[in-house]
This record gives sequence, structure tokens and C-alpha cells, in this order.
Amino acid sequence: MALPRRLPAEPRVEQTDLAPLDDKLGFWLRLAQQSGFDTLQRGLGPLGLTPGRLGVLLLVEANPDIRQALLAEALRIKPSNLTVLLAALEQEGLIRRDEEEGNRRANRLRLTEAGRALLRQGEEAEAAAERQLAARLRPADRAALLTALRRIAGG
Amino acid sequence: MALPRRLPAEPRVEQTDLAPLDDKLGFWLRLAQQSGFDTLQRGLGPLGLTPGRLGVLLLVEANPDIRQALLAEALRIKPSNLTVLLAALEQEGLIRRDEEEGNRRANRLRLTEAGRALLRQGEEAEAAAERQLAARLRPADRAALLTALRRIAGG
DNA sequence: GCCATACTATTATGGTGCATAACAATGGAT
DNA sequence: ATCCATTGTTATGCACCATAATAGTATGGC
Repeated sequence: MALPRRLPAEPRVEQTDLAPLDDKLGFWLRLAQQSGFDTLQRGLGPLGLTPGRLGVLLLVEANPDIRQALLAEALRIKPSNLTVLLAALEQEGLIRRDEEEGNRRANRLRLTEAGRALLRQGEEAEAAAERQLAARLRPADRAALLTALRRIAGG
Repeated sequence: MALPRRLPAEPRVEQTDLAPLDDKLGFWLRLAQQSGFDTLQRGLGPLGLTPGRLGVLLLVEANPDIRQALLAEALRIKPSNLTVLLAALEQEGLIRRDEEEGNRRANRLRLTEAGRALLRQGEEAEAAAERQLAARLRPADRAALLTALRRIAGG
């Protein structure tokens, strides 16, 4: 009975052993996040938005007169970084920062009309990006993914 | 029969409406990635490693004599950024870059003994971080998460 | 009223990872 | 010899993250 012989050495295609990485959560979290970020960026860029800026607009609309410290906490960014974001958004006429009455420390944030208009465009682009991202997942998988991400994020 | 009366207005706790963000893949990908990165960083930092540097060591060990371009592709980073990483690792005596014989363009990468030793420590720290990250997930959920992340990453 | 303390926001600075473009050197093809 | 592709390097910029130092403003204890 003819035993299967060892095949002749094939022309060596440079092959990379990816095994050390492909079961690492950290690695795939990085790649998935980057893919998400890029997809979002592509849609938002033409509008002059970034994921971070869109987050601000979304939460300011949902929470009119929110203070900066609270907004930073909700976005999970540092207040010092939010300051810079807001300064630019205000400069561009997308948000307003009004001193809280009776407390000249705190700023109350609101969208301007231009901010609301841009936000609507941003939401559309964001929804398209989101659809694109989840295109390869069944709805149930997407839900499970969100749950898992929330847990890992420590929400 | 006493109807339940409207409760007196409670002392207003500042509450934030997070609804606009909490079903957004992009947002939770960012937070989860950051959590993963921080967890890894905490473990690797004391060793003088970062997630990126560990990735290099892992793949160089698994693929001795790999060229930089191929390694960059496997790690999904740009060759230009890999150059900087490698220069530092070589400086610290963790890897060697040898010209390919008969092709003075290409560099062949190998771990030094010190590199292998450090990698072993890094792997331990990485495994601990990985356990910590997945602590709140059932094994099946972790597997499903990896699958979903790979799809989103476009693997 | 006064003072120590906490809160709010800002500024400055540095570190990631990522991307692009310009360049230099080398090797191969014709 | 010339053109082109490969390989790696350098320089630069962006988005995001983190820390520390500071200024101005309330608040509570006394």
C-alpha cells in the first residue's frame, strides 16, 4: 500500500506565523477600534468633525446646559482635553459656553443653530459608518459584542 | 382610597443622559480598547515594554529572520513606524538587525538572548492582563468577542 | 467676617499610535 | 545604462490621552 509520500518542497512563499497574536484580546481590540475610528473618520472628516467632536455635540444636545466637568465624565475624557475641544467648537460657532448664573466658575453648554445643523449631518454619517462596521455581524452578534465591550470597558 | 400623591421634587442630582452614546459601537470600541491598553500597559510598563514592543518581540520570535516589511504587515503598522520601534529595541540589545545576504536592502530580524528573556516575562504579564480583561466574560463570550472583533477589523 | 478647603476650568507639556510624503539605497529587468 | 520596484529611513502632523500647575470662584467652619 502506497504511503503518502512527503510532497516536494514547494516554492517558498514568505509566510508569517501570526499565531502569537491571533488569540490576544488586546491585539484585536486595537485593530477593531482602529477600523471603527477610520470608518467614522472617513465619514466625519468632510464635515470638519472627528469622533471626539461628534461625541461632544451628541451629548450637549441631549443634555442642554450641562457643565464641562460632567460632560467630560460622560465622554470619559479629561476635563483639560475637553477644554481644548470646546474652545475650537465655540470658535467655529457650533456651541455656546455661558457662565452659570450664581456660579461664575461653571460653564453651561448649549448647541447653536449651526451646531444642531452640523450634528444632524454628523449623525447621518455616523449611522452610515455604524452600519458599515456591523455589516458582517448578525444583529444578535452586534448586541453581544456591545455587551462584551461594555464589560471590558468597565461600564 | 388614598391615591399615591406626586412625590415632592427630590433634591436634584445632576444626571446625564448617555443614551446618544451607549449603543454606538465606535464609542465602546474606543473605551474597551483603552481599557485593554491600560491593563496591558500596567503589566508591561515595569518591564520597559509596551503593547507594541511586545507584539514585535512575539512575532520576531515566531518568525526568525523575518524582514521588516513583512513584520509591519503582520502587526498592521506602517513600516515607517516600525523602523522607530526596532531602532529602540536594537539599541537596548533586545533584537538584532542583520542585512540579508545578497540583498543589502532587507533586514533580517532576530531576538537576542536578552530579548528572549524579556519576552518570557512580557508573555507572563500579558497573560495576566488578558485574564483580567476577560474576567467578566464567560469563555464562550470571549470567543464570540474575538470573532466579532476580527470581523470588524476586517481580518 | 475670615480662612481653609473644594470645585471648575484653563494652560502647558509630554507621550501614544497612526498616517503621509520625501528620500536614499539597492536590486532586477530590459 | 536606464528605468522601475523594493526596502528602509526620516520628518512631520493629527487625534487622543495623561499629568501638573494655576486662577478664579464658591462653601462651610469658626
